Amino acid sequence: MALELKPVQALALWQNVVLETVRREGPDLSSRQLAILLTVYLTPPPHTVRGLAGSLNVSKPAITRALDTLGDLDLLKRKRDETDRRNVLVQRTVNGAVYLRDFGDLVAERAGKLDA
Amino acid sequence: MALELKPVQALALWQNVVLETVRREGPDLSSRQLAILLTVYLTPPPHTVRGLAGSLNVSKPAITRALDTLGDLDLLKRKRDETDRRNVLVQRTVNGAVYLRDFGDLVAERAGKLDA
DNA sequence: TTAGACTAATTCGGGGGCGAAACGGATTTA
DNA sequence: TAAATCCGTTTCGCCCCCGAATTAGTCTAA
Repeated sequence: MALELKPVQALALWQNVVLETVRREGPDLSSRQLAILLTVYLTPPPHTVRGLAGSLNVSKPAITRALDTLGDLDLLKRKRDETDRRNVLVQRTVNGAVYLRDFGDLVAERAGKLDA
Repeated sequence: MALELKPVQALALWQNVVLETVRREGPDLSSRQLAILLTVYLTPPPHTVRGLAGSLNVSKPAITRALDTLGDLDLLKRKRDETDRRNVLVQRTVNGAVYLRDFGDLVAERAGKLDA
């Protein structure tokens, strides 16, 4: 089953969702923060700072800062890798899972209401 | 024709697109800036600062600053309303139309490649 | 055991966004 | 015409993010 989504529908969907998330008062994540969050939840572990920096094509300090923010929001957490204590493993939280589930529901709902 | 998009597909699509836009070196728009851009291009004019502030539920200075940035990027332009010179009309640019067309194409392309 | 390699975090100077409040110009109302 | 209202912009102090360079901790190989 291929998913048919025309460019004009794609833009309308994006506008619906972005507008809704901007209107709501909430975390207000940057693109990078959202990219990290989605990657950690949708890609098989382990996730390290270096690995995320590479796959997002940004510097390591940028990842560290994003993890600070996402950690404060309780959307993600750090765990020291005990087998190699140089590494930090980025892990999911209950709060983060809820956040993304709600976000997925929002997108799906808006997609269903698009003019087709 | 209803558009069927399950929450898990929605998240995968979002990750694909956000990851791609983060990786690319480019404008790097914030959520608000993107919301303004999409609203101006997808919603019938006129668009004023006050109107945008209301529909995005943010302050007027935030709109002014976003218009400064989007104007520097040549994605949007301002025009004084000659019938009521207090108003500023926000208008499209060729560059902005190209930017959004490419973005729509990207989303549509990634949607077509989703596991379904 | 020790030198080198590798990890994440921190420091640094700089840039930009944030909302509340104040501002100047344009328009409407009294 | 004068006062009040409306509009977008600017100012202000604050906070967050940026990448390059450095630091501290950990592991590995000679």
